[in-house]
Amino acid sequence: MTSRVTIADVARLAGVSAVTVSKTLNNTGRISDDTRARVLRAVQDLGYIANPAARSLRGARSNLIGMVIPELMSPYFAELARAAAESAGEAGLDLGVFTTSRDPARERQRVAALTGGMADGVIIVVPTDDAAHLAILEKSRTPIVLISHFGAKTDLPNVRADSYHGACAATRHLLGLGHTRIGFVAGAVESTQAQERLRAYRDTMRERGLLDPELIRPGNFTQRRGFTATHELLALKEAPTAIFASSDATAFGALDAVKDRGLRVPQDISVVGFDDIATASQSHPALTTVRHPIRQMSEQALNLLASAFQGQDVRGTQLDHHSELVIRDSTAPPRTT
Amino acid sequence: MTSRVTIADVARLAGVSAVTVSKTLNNTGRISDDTRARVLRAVQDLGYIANPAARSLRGARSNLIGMVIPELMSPYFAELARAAAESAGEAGLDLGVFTTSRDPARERQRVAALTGGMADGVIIVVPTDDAAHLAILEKSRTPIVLISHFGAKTDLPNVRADSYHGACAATRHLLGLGHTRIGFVAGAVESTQAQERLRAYRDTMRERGLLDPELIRPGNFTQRRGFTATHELLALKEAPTAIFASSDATAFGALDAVKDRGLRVPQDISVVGFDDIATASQSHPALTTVRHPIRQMSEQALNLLASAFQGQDVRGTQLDHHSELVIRDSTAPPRTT
DNA sequence: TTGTAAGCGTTATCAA
DNA sequence: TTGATAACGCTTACAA
Repeated sequence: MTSRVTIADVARLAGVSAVTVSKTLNNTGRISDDTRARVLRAVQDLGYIANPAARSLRGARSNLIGMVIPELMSPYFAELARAAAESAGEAGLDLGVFTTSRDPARERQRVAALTGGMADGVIIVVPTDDAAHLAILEKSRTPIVLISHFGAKTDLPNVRADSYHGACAATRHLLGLGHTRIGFVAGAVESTQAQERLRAYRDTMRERGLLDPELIRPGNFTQRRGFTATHELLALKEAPTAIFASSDATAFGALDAVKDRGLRVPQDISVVGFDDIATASQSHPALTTVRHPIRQMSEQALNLLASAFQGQDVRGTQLDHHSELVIRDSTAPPRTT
Repeated sequence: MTSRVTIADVARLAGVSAVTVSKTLNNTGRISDDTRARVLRAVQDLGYIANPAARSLRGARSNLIGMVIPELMSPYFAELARAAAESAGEAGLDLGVFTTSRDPARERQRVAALTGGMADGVIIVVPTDDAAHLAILEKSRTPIVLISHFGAKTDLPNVRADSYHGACAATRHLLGLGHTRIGFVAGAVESTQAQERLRAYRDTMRERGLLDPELIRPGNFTQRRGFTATHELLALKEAPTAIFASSDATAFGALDAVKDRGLRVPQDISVVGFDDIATASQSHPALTTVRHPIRQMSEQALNLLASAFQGQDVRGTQLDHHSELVIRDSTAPPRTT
């Protein structure tokens, strides 16, 4: 509990002024080798660390990027945070991650603190869809980038990926393999992404005249529901030969259920997931799934921030990505009876 | 891109002094209702947010707890961060999470920034085991709590859980069920936790005279390795009737491998994991595993910080937890031949 | 009830 | 090459 070591302490010990210490540490201005050495030693001895608050107050960069994100337990968000931390690190920036638990008030408060001088830039993942709030954010002096904002129109730069195209591709993949009875396990009803996935499946199936409401089961993104829904589906008189699950977790549940019935994936039943979480490639068989270009999105968000730092006007930037099908080992042509 | 709104702007608009604004906002001193109303309106109109840097510099609380953690991809760390964020939220504090990617230099730098005024308290998860560095941290004016520090002796409060007891309990559980041939899939060799798990298994098996080196397979915590190692184990002439995996991911691989051989869990083969990640209860069968009291540990870390805020001396506090066996559906008595 | 003055630790500017 | 000074935005003590 020593009281804080300040630049004045260092200056005193080194026998110079505070300004000289500052210059030495920031490599600004000319400093004699001798002085530099004395200062550096004093810094060492005292374990001096510049007070970031004072620095930031003085207008200096904090080198901190704040990421405000709903939660970290879902692999999707965790991966987003990891990728952003990596991109930030490469740019010599720190990334601080703040979770909101989807509480709009908390989100507002944290964004305010971050934009209020604590951070050089802020990334908001799935921001609360509140036009009034977004209008305030647009006026922020600190650059803000949105990730996965699908709501009200805003000038804030936005990076996002849709679920529709990937889900279409997955359905077509199954169709192309020869499947005609394809079961679908939906995601949580309130999720716009889940709705898009279902819409894509519906559109694609209807296009081929293969849409059968019986094959669509409600779900909630969980593994447990994937298990039960798949059991329901496979118990049908005209059972499907493939299952498209709205999330990888749900697909894992489907995998479990298929095996539970003594069937094999993909020989007897094909399974497709959505998200491409880290464990998707590690299951047996490895899961065919749909992936959002998470790394790329994080990178672009960081790049957008970097551009803003350099004074570029990034308002109105909208970077849209498609989700992409990742074919692994859980899909194959249907068993020829 | 409006330039920053300061307390002076608010004061001007409200027709009062900056001090009055400050007092109003912080509920300190007496302010007439009329003035208060005018100030609040001005704050609203201007969208004023106090600059946290200036606040912090002035010595005020930042209400921010910093958590420095190796990474967020592993469910264990993600859960730790989530639990801490929750505990912090309940205490009216924000939690900022900073990942180090296990880079000691990065860790030092981030801790320095955090303790240097940015945060009111810092939690370091699995700190770099460097006595010199820890000695510096001990002098920090900002309270620091360690989670899962197993290295050099330090005065810093430390909350941790061992793997040994839980692993012993798991092995005994299997033994108690009647298993005598128990396979073990190890974790990454460099992990001290993995070493403890293996040691526990060894000690317990040896105690019963059932230790057989052939049953111990190297691993790396991955699902993939759990799959291959289990195949190796089950191909043995005297195959085990139970598998103890050093992580849940590895256990999932084991589950896959058992099913891959046309066997059932737990009827034919029992499987035990370690960690109790969120998906452990969602697999089929639900996984018997060993859990660290993560929530409790995060809570205690926050409490320790809170105590330190109140001036209590928490130096030397060491909170040790045992890991605990969670029995689910992946274990049963061995098939009676 | 309100305001004046001082200072938190740092750095940019300018003078020496 | 070095240092004195001012300023960043805020809050606490003290005075009015």
